Amino acid sequence: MSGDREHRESQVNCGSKGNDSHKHKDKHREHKHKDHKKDRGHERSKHNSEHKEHSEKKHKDKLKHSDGSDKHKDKEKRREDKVKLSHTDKPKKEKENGYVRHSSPGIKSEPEEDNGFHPVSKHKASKRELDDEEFDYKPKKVKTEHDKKEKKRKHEYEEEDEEEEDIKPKKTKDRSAKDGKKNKKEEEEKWKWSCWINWFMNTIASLPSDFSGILTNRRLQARLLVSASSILSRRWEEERYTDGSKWRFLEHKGPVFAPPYEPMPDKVKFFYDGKPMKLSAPAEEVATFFAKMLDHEYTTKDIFRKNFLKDWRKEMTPEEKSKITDLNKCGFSEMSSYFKAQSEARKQMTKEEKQKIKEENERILQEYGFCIMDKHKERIGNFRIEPPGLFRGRGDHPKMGMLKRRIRPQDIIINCSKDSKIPKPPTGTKWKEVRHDNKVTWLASWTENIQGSIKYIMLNPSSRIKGEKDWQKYETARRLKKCVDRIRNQYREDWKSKEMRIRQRAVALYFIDKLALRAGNEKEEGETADTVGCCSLRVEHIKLYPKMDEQEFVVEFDFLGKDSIRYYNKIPVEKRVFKNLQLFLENKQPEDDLFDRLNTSILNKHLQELMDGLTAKVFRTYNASITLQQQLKQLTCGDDSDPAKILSYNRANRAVAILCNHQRAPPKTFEKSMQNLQTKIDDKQSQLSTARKQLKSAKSDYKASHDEKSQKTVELKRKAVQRIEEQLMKLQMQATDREENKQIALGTSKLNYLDPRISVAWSKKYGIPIEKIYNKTQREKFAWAIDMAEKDFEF
DNA sequence: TGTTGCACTTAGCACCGTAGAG
DNA sequence: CTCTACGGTGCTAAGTGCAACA
Repeated sequence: MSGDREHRESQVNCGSKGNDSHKHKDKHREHKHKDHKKDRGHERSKHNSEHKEHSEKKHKDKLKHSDGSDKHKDKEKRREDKVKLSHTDKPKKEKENGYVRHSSPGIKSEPEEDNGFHPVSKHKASKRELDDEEFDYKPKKVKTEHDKKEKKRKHEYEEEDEEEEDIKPKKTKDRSAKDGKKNKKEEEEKWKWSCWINWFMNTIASLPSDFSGILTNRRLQARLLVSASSILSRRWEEERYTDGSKWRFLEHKGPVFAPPYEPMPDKVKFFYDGKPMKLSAPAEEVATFFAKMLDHEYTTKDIFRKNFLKDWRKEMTPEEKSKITDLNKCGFSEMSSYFKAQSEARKQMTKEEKQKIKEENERILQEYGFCIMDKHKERIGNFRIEPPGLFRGRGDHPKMGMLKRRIRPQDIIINCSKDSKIPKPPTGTKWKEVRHDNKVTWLASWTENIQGSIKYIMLNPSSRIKGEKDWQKYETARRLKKCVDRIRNQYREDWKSKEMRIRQRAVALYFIDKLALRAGNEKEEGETADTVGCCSLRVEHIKLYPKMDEQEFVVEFDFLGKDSIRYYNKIPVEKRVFKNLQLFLENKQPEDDLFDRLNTSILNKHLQELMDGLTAKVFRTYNASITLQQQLKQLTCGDDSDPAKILSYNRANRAVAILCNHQRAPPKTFEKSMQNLQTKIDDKQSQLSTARKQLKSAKSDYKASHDEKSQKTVELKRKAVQRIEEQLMKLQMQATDREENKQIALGTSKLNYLDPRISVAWSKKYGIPIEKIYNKTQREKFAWAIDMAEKDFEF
């Protein structure tokens, strides 16, 4: 299994990308925006551009094949892919660290104007070319917003308080947990309360036995609870620190290390050049990493093999090193089959054995999987250190196959509070460092050897610290909603600017807004796969078509984005954008940057001026969430059955996933499972017709006899028909849903881009149990929203 | 003004347990 | 009761963005 999925269309072939040349941002310095010569496309359209942008769209469209028509001559890099998604336009955005502002509940403000589609103004295109001069050039307003000054980001935390403030310390009792309704503030409090009560109970339970003995008296417990709660609740209220600190108290047990290497049994041999050879333990361990991946396709890739051999040799003894020089002569097959047998054996284990393992895991989880942060027991996200192995980058990664070394205690930095119990390193070892930095949220970190980046152990998404951040993120996106029109107007103005850098910035922002592209930070060449985002797009990634089919000014995007997922899309843009793009392309080579006067920091600096806390990412969040909200409004019909409503929800979700280009490899078993489902549907259909017949005959029996028994039969049959109808419909819904979902991944947008309050409100409004749209993990992550949002919540 | 380091979010995939079909 | 498809989960790579530094 394995193997194939990676070749999903997205992959590029290793092409050369190498050309280092880029970076000549400066060289093109001279472009005067004025002369727009170029019009490569012939006809200087005299027509008014009517942009029909978004025309098609509809959550339907999605995938199609790429035709691959003209390729660039440039680097041979060609992607083989075949499939791609063509999105419709629709913007989306994302956000992220936002600082919260008021979370005022309602805020409806704009009705819905923005579904992301910009008005596509009807500006008549008037003149040809960049008619810039026509419009008066305004210095752009930039500064305008008042908001900017009022809130400095430092106050981020204080600001959130607005919401909290009304939460008065409230009455102790947990009573709040019950009686419902209360406004959101109270709801939120309830959430906190349950949290801390939890913590309290846990603490009591963990007290030394002599102490907890005293506490067995329930009355005493209750009293303690009350008085402690009044103290602590105040503290909880203060928890929004204003000095940038993230916590006051942090205690944990440190990470769990990967199990030590267990040498192969002697009977399992490694062969070199056909002859058995005993390897030293370190060399053998690395060999097993390779053996385990043998049937994965990247063990056949040259770079992978080359990197592997190089790193492997570093682990060898001098003798081994001198002997083993050619990977092709290495025989890993015995090792490989040994591992296969082992995993088979694991599957064959008895229930009891499996149960035992499960219990052991649970024990470790209980011991190491939680920490105490500011009086709350919180789940840790990844408390296990990554085991050693071979690095598998995504896409065409230059470092694939390198050895990811084993992490030892002396590589780990522990972070916790001074007054906590410091975690103990395994016997005989020491931590690299123990620090007490409450300006960060991580509990432990280490430096990874492939890219030299730092890895962290942090809390689970259900934790307060992640939840609040998430909430802030959506609040920032909601603030953007309030000023997005102004921002859009501004960047449209900027398309006419006299300065190249302003124009580039404006066009890039337009893409980010309309197409939900990622920002596109610069990456170090040769260190990672060659992928791009908006600001790092190169000339070779877009093609301009003055006219295509019925549409004018079409831009075709074809590039690899994050995780080497291909982004392919053809969209009509406004004439002015088109002309600007032509201008940006002048005198450039395919591997030159499209936006040579722009990078993410310039762009974000600009965005920051437009709205406090605004960055490129916020657009993705904003557009994703607003799209969901609109689609839900549009697709959900109150009279539908529950499965139909859920299908609508999934469709709305899907529209967002398409917007954000969240793809997945079609499940390997897709065709088959689809077929199975179809068989079921057919069966169900015939069942239904049988049931109907039976009902009919029961009815006529009843008519004839009018006895009680036959009446009952009629009822029974009627129910049966109804039940089967429902089942059938459910199956059909399922089939549709699955088909539409073939290569779209809904999870990412659901988890990261869609304000959960929209979903919660929807589920309340239509009486769909929240469990139908969020599984347990998701409900935990979104607990804040589930408590907070009512059915009238508006993003 | 560009570069680097750091912290934190976002991403797809592999694996595994289990519910439901047979 | 066994098999298998599916969803959930864990894992960890790959982004973003800020700030310190050069």
